[in-house]
Amino acid sequence: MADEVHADEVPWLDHEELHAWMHLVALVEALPAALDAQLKRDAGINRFEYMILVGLSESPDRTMAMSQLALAATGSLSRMSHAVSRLASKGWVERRAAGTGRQMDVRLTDTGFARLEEIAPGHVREARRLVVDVLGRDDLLALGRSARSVLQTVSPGFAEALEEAHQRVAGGGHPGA
Amino acid sequence: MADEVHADEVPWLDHEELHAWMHLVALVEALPAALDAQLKRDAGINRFEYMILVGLSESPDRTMAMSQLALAATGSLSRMSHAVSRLASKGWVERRAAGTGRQMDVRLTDTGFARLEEIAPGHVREARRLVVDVLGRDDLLALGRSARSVLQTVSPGFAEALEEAHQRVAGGGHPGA
DNA sequence: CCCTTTGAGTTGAATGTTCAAGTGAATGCT
DNA sequence: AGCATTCACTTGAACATTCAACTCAAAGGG
Repeated sequence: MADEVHADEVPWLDHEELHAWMHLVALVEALPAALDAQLKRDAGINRFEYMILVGLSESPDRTMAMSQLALAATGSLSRMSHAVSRLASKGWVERRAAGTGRQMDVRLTDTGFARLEEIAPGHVREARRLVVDVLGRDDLLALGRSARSVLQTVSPGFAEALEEAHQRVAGGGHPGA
Repeated sequence: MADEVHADEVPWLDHEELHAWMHLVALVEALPAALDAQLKRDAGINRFEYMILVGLSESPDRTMAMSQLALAATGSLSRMSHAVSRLASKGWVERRAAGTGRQMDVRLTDTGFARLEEIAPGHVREARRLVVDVLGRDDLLALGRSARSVLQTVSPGFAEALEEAHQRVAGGGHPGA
């Protein structure tokens, strides 16, 4: 007992660390909001729906099973189901029963593909305007490395999925998110 | 016309930039979710409500006007109003009509203050576990600087509010996050 | 065979956020 | 004094996300 570590004593952050932390927290709050706002404004969708479209567009046949897609866009099946319903009601994707069991394939329609091609440049431009061009290449890559480290702790599954996707493409393709 | 810049041609990101970007996007998606999850689980509140409590606790008299608080926690007045209603129904804060006009003061109750003191260490611990201890001091500060740059473009008002808060405290205090 | 389990999705209610509209006090104009 | 505006906030509906419950098909076990 006596030499047990006081696990509930948490060392506070010093002044500079706190300052950095607050900026980070502000960023993770504001950046997604800004990206969502651009997509909403210009395309009427949110980031999650955009990632669904991108995921499908990169996939052979522009088709993926719900569960694969949920993995790729890292959302729950439920969230995916709701989102696909929204996109389907716009005619951008369609559901089709697939081979076995209860499995469903989602396919990006021609309309959906055409819309994505219109949408993507604006989103990349926004990514450049808000982040890439502000930081410059070196700082961006450094930021990426830090993000990767943190992500491995925060959400190992997410991090792994990202590495895999990275291995798979290696070449060009669509703007991954 | 002939020498007009093609404003709609967007240079794509190269392979490494894209990789960094995807990690950043993943981070800004996953980190807020993780912080929210910890607060929800251990305290039944979200980050925004936590920031309200922290803001009030740092303020003289543990009291702030709605609009000041909205500025400090960077949310809309509407969001603030809803959130304060939730916190008030738990008895953690109370509304009181203030001097002029329609202005309302929000005060952190003793119960609320006591709860915050219970909650804060766990949240700081989580911040350390997920970010601070993972990166180490140097990388954290670098990340903070990058976050600051980006934030200035993404949300100048937010960035400014943060600098001001930073000037004001200079000393110790509660975990501003 | 029947029964249980697992896998893959869907559905609906609860929660939080936003957006548009409303409320009421103070202030400015004339 | 009378009226319009602005400020500071509240309210309620719409929307997205989560969570728990449900559906249905296929496998496995005995």
